[in-house]
Amino acid sequence: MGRPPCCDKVGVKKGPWTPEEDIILVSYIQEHGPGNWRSVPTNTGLLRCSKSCRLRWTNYLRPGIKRGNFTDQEEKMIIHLQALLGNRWAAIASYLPQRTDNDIKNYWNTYLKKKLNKIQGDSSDLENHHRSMGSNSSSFSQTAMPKGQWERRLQTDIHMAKQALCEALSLDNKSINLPELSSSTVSRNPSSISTNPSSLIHQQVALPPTQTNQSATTYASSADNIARLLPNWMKKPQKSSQTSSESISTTDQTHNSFDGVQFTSPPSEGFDNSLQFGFNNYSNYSNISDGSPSVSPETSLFQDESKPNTKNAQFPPLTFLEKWLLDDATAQVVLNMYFQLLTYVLPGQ
DNA sequence: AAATAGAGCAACCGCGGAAGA
DNA sequence: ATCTTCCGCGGTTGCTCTATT
Repeated sequence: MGRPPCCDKVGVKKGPWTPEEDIILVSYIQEHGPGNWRSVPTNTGLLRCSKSCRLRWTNYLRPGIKRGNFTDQEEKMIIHLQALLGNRWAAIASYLPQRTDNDIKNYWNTYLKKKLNKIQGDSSDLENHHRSMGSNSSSFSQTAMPKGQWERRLQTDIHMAKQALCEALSLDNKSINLPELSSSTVSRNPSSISTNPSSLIHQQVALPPTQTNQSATTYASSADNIARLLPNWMKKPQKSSQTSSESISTTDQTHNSFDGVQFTSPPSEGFDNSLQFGFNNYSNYSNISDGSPSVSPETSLFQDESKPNTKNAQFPPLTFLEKWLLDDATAQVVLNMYFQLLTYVLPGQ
């Protein structure tokens, strides 16, 4: 009956992770893949709770995490999405594939919330702020607006989103066959969107973060530190793939590999730069490559964990759409609509 | 130079839904 | 059908670093 206990609390270590623990954890996940967290402490000998292992992996050790300052675009998206989704950081993080929910949450709590409160103080109330940002369909308007009016507004938003998207994609409306969208579903349950928008983006593996404002004496985390500590992990550097001037700038560039999983510059194939959603810190991004056309188990492992295969998808010109969507005059709902529509437009999604 | 306050961030805690037995 | 555990999420804490006095 039931499953075995998660982890006995006796002898469970707490507090900051050490580089040695990180190495053990990453090595194990490399071999077995993420998941089945319950077995991780047992199999690795780590004196950590399974939850702690999972948290460590998802927030810091997992490939593809971007660290460092948030860009204006990211900040804008967070503000919009927070207004739309509330404090559902995991959902918000799904729109910012390189950011963890914890990072976004911290950023919001330590910076953005204060910033908005300050703005709010300047104006009479937060609604005025949102109106000043052109967010006519914000949650504030939503609550103030009568239900019928709000839903009609949504219908209009949906229609506008469809039109704009079709124009952007140069597609005929008839060929898209968009299913009817329930405005009530969209407006009241934005998380019901089945397709994670981050899945639209090819798997990117961020370089291990560099210590930004942290003291060098602090072991903040990351594979970067692991890489420094564990030269045995490192295979031959991949230089040939560094074709872009935007190649990795860190001094550890030639050491960015995990036992066959090498961190290189972003691929050009099937990856439109515009898909970065305006993340301009491009040099911090890289892609997993095993140096061969095929996908290594390790590579597929990380890909599978992160995003489904989208190689065959024909991506729309997101730069245009992004600007349109992130325009302050554009309702946040339309942003949501856009991602939802993409799930119908893009093949294989 | 020392003390204090504030900011930033990593990690823990508790809860709820999902799923296995 | 029920119990138990796993997993993921959001809120919160507490440590470290930096800036200010």
